Amino acid sequence: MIRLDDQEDIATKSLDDSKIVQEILEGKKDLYTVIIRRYNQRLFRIGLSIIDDESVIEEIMQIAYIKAYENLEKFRFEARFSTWLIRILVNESLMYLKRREQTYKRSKNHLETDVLQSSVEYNTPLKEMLNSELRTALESSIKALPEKYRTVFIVRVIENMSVAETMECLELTEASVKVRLNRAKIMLRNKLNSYVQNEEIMQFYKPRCDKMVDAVMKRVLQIDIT
DNA sequence: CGATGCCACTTGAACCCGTC
DNA sequence: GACGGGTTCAAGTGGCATCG
Repeated sequence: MIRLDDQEDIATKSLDDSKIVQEILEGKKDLYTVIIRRYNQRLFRIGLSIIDDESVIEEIMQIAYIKAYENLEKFRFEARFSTWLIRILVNESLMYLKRREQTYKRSKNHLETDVLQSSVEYNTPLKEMLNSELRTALESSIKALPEKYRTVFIVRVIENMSVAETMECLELTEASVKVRLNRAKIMLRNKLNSYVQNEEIMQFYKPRCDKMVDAVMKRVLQIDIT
């Protein structure tokens, strides 16, 4: 299976985000596919740290990409584009959780629904890929972390973003990022100490990446931002 | 090669807030 | 009010890059 990291061609790999954004704003809409391919993996992992439903994350990723595209001219090139994009994804994810919670509260049969949902075993391509015991253990351990800690852990450790970027993306203070990360590590330490740097977890593989690119670009080509 | 500064991490203490 | 969990702050430590 081809890793996402291998999917960007050599011609665009050297282009930094702001350059790409600049060119998109000048009319080269097709270049947005580079952005999508570049950040699918990262957004997917971060989304997965907030929402436990892969199909929902894909929808939210699409919304985030489209929103980012629609507001591309508002991007000020002050922060990194990735930070800005992740911030949109996090906001959309949190809004989704809020909506879901409200729906859940309104539902008379919420208990039954909950039992039903919690008993559903995901049987996705991703799941099938995560066939080693260690990967499964790592993924489930991370998923078992409280959401606040899981998100910080994914962003800082798995995505290798700086404390400053993490603060910005998640709207936290520096101290909170540090404390949450430390606590997340404590929680994971016993089982997973030697595997926290594993890059293979929660892969957003090529077929899904292609699907995401197609879905977003279909919309993007209809939107005029120039 | 040691001094220095920066960044990140760790830890403890104090405080806040929600729950029982 | 007690308790637990979360947040904030401050101080100390370690790793690393840079400079003289």
